[in-house]
Amino acid sequence: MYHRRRTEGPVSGLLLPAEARRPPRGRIRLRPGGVRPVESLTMANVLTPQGEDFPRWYQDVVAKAELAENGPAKGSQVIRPTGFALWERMVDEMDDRIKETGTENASFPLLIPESYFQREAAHVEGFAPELWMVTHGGGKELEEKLAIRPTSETIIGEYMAKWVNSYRDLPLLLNQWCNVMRYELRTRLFLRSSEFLWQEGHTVHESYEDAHAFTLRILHDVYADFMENVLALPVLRGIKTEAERFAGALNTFGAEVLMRDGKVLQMGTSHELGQNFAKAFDIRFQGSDGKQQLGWTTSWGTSTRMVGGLIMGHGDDAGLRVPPRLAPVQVLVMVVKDSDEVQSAAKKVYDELKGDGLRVKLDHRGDVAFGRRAVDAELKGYPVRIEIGPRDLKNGEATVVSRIEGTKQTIPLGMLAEAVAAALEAAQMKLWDEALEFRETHTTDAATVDEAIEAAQHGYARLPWDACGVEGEKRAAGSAVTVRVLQREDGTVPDSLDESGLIAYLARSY
RNA sequence: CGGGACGUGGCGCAGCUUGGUAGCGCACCUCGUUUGGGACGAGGGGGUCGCAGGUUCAAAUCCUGUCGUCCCGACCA
Repeated sequence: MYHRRRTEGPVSGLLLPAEARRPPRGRIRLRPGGVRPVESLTMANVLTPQGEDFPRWYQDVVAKAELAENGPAKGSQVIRPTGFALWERMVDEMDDRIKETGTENASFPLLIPESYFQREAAHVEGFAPELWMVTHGGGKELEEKLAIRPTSETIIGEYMAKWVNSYRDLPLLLNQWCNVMRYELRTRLFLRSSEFLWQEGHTVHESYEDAHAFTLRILHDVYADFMENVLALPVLRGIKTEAERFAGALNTFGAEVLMRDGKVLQMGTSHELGQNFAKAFDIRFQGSDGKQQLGWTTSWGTSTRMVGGLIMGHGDDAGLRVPPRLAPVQVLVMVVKDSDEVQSAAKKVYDELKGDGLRVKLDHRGDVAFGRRAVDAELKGYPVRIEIGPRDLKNGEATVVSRIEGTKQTIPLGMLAEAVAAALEAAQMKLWDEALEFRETHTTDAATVDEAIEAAQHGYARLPWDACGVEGEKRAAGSAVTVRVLQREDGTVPDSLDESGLIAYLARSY
């Protein structure tokens, strides 16, 4: 059962290469007083507290952690190095998983002839309001307008038709990492911007069954696996109602994640497109029986929106909390005082941990006060920080601070590697456990649409689909509550909306 | 696109009611002292007040328009 996958797996396997996973050479000895909480972790007071104003908190984090800012054109965004590093790590992890399914990367044009969109009726209708259109080139008006891709089903469909001739060419599994543009009225950094970065997969299969299975494989093995095991965010998977379905699709499946303010973010979608696009673009092949048949296509995507999900899914009043498996910087080695002795000891620790395969950053700045650097490290959410100062060195130790557990402990220099590995594992677990518990305590069973609307003010409301229906869905929408997905009673993902006894998850969403 | 709020050095704001040519905190630069939770002192640089019109001897201030941002809704990754 895919949906039962958890983070309980071999965490250290991902954090350290096998060779570095040696057994501890001795017990990690704590100093008298042992592990102590860091009182000031949330005392920095640089952010609006989440409880006071969550949207404001979000903007504060994005700005103060130097993740992104607005671009000059409405709805455009500039992703700064600290923010982009998070996205790059997502790309790395996702790309591995995508390739694991046999999918290959390719690149298709940004500009798509307007006529391509018109070939699939539902698709053109769905995307028309969001299209950016290029009307001029070289100072002249174009004979045919060119749409800036909002998604690439149409242009990729055109080429898939060209490349697929025989059942032996199938399945054709393509993916591209690119930017897309959608005209948006209301924008928010990472969550909704006119231009964003994403990954879009497009495949052709021989049969409905193959296409259907692949759509779900992406949902489970790529999207949910990444989000749960790397991002440490529990994913609600299910099928979308007709109202939430992708324009032109037979069925849409969603990967939804609950944010700390009780609203839900759609972090990934996987669509089975049936033969709709195959018809529109003439994606046809000769079967083993010698007959011409239409292909079955799928498409699926995840975007820089996931960065927003990471921020709102784990962040606290001190800033970002980045799960170690994702973290571009897993360990920050911090010089407490600028002296030759301290600098060389810190550099040594840095080299050692780096040699162990960890992603490490050295903060050797001697001209910025300690407090400022500590606050900055917390804003950026580095999971573990090692402070090295004269006092530590006198005792042959260093101070290990866990951003996520909110603790400080002194560790003998010789045992740092083990202590850091343990702290990273614990941090990954803790984020997962907290997020899972949060979801459990923010999911309420409801018997009627009214109850569900009420319960959805702070998380998910579970309601039998029979008790909701399209009418209930419409009514809930009036209160800004939508049906996120439908699941079977046992929590698995339905094959279609026709199944009976489905459970609806309602929530407010981004 | 509707409803509300707001645009003044990089950031946060005051000044606008009652027009007279711009100020505060943080950040930045220099020097010195500092560095175990947002250091201190002294000196210094930076803004045609979102933009465009209009009223006026004179506009950050009054009027009109426009662009942008934020919040709430409708539309969406």
